[in-house]
Amino acid sequence: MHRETTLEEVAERAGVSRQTVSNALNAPHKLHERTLGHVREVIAELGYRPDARARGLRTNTSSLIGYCLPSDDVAGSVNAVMDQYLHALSVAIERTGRHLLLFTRATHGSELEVYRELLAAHSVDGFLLSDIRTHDPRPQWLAERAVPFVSFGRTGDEQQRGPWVDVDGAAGADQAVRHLVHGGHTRIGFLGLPAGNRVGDDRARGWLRACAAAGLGDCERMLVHCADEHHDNGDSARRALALPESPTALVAANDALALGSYAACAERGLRIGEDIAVIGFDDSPTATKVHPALTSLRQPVEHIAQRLVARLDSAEPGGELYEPELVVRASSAP
Amino acid sequence: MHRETTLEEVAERAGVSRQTVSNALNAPHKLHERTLGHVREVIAELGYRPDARARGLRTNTSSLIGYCLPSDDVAGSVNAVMDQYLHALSVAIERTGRHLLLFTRATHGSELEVYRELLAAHSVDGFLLSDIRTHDPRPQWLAERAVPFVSFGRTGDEQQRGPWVDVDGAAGADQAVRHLVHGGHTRIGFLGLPAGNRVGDDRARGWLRACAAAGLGDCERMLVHCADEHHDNGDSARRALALPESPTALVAANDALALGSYAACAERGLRIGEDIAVIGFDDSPTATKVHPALTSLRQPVEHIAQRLVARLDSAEPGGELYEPELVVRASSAP
DNA sequence: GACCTTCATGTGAACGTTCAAACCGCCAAG
DNA sequence: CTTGGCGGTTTGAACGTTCACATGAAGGTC
Repeated sequence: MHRETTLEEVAERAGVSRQTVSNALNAPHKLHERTLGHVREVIAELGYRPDARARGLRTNTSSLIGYCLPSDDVAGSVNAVMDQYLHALSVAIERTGRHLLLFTRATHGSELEVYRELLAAHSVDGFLLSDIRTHDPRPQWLAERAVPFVSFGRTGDEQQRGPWVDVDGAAGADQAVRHLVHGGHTRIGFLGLPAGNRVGDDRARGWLRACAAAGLGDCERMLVHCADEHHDNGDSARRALALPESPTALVAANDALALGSYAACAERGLRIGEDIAVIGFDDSPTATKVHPALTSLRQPVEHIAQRLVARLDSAEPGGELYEPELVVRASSAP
Repeated sequence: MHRETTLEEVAERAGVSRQTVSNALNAPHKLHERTLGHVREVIAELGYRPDARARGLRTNTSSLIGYCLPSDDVAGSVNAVMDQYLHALSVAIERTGRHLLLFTRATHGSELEVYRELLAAHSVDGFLLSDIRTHDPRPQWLAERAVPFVSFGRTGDEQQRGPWVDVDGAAGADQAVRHLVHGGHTRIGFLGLPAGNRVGDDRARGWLRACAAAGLGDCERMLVHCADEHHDNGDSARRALALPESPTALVAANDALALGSYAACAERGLRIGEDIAVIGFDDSPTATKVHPALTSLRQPVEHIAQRLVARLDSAEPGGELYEPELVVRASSAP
């Protein structure tokens, strides 16, 4: 790795002082137009970029935002579209001249210890929290230390600390139910995540609310919680289909559970999109690949990423909630 | 963001000099056991961590490795299992005391410009390249500048610059074919990526080789290239099934194409796992969720991540090739 | 006892940048 | 002719660390 150009060298070459070059970069209005133009030329000519470490040391910043990758076994609202989400996030952060620094959950010790270490080392300026759990301690902990951060998701606490952005899962499920009711369905089941999961509970709430609003009677019996989200493979759908008042439509808390119902339906000889309707959640890439294509609720991933970054910088507490969009495909046909 | 502890403060508190504390961290053998123990106590007590920027400035490092996120529309061998891969990579890098810095492809200008800027700013120590394309210019460019890097994938060039690790796609497809031949199949089609795609071509090559080795005659006619990987939705499978010598088994260049064949088969009244066998590639999370579950080739993601980091640091050119593992499920039953 | 060696610790400088303050020339006001 | 102010530029110091070297004590050899 060979030596790189420094600010001093640029200054010498341009026949000005260090500080003038520094100002050309950070406070161009302070320079005479003539000088500015000349300095910029030299900068371009030498391909100069200020050393991020030196600048960070002096200004006490790092231009890095920490992002904790979810372990494979954790399931949040983003997992299915993680790559899209991460890409959108990275683009949004780069627009502000910063980058994402990835890290993972510690395998031992406190979850917060990693956050502490990154802050103590000044490796990051702040954090972007995802996969927020019920009563997640991180927002509180960070807010107490006045660390800039923003949460994607809600803790469910009355007064959530710090800014947040979330997808209105209830509104999404509500949309799905209304679509089904419009299609003539009256027995609509719900495949939920294990109780206590904020995302799952939120979506279930919307389903229940919409069913009640549509006057579908006692729907609560049609709620099935999966035992293990990752190894369900249709088990919850099987239980739902075996209910006394067999549902003619299923809304699932995510696409994986919805796909599970494909197997369960096949076993009972039910044709999806004809004998029974299925609607998923998250609009994962597979939704279009399966047969019949899966109707699902698409999260406005890019917009959320933009809003997250905006709120990270504004730092005002409080949140924003965005509705997912129902993407109708063949699986919800009848 | 409040003031953090500095090395100087630790030194004062421990009653030693700066350098002694520095040595306690970087060269513990230089200290008397008694002193070392004491200094470490104070460090733990104050929760001290050396400032990453100051250290980096002095040692001319950043402890950051750049990783370019693939745009959603690019399809490499990892896309389907991107989250697993990224997590494994991050864990492996963290074991060496570094972190991943994410960035994205520039929307304008040269692809390499972003790499240049990150290097000029000393934002990263090196790069981890993924989604290597045929004749990808990056290995060459980085090697010329003596920048540490490692590639996940091959450029296909005779003498690929720098270290690399890859999955032996040909061997994987070979395994799939042998499995099918063992099951009695003689007409085995291949759903390929657009010609020119290294990953796709590699996998197709293995399929062809294995068919020839099994004496299945003129197989080449049973190769179908999809036009657009992301919007294929069964088109290539439809073409394959419409071939004069209709295949009794399909091997796909990735799981998405394999899933497409589910729709195509259903349209023809073919039951997968009974009338026709299907094998995918990458073992994406959906493989277990669809019905029937998809037989697929699993990449040794974690091992690859470990080897990538190891070769990044050893910097010896040349490569390592790992075989994927055939995970047999219901779709390849007959 | 003079000298060299070894080991443990301390001191000044440097990495490349930005901050705070000083400087300089110029013009307007008194 | 002095004074004050202002836009534009330069200078010294500082951010927190590690490097290279200096120092000093203890021990061994002649």
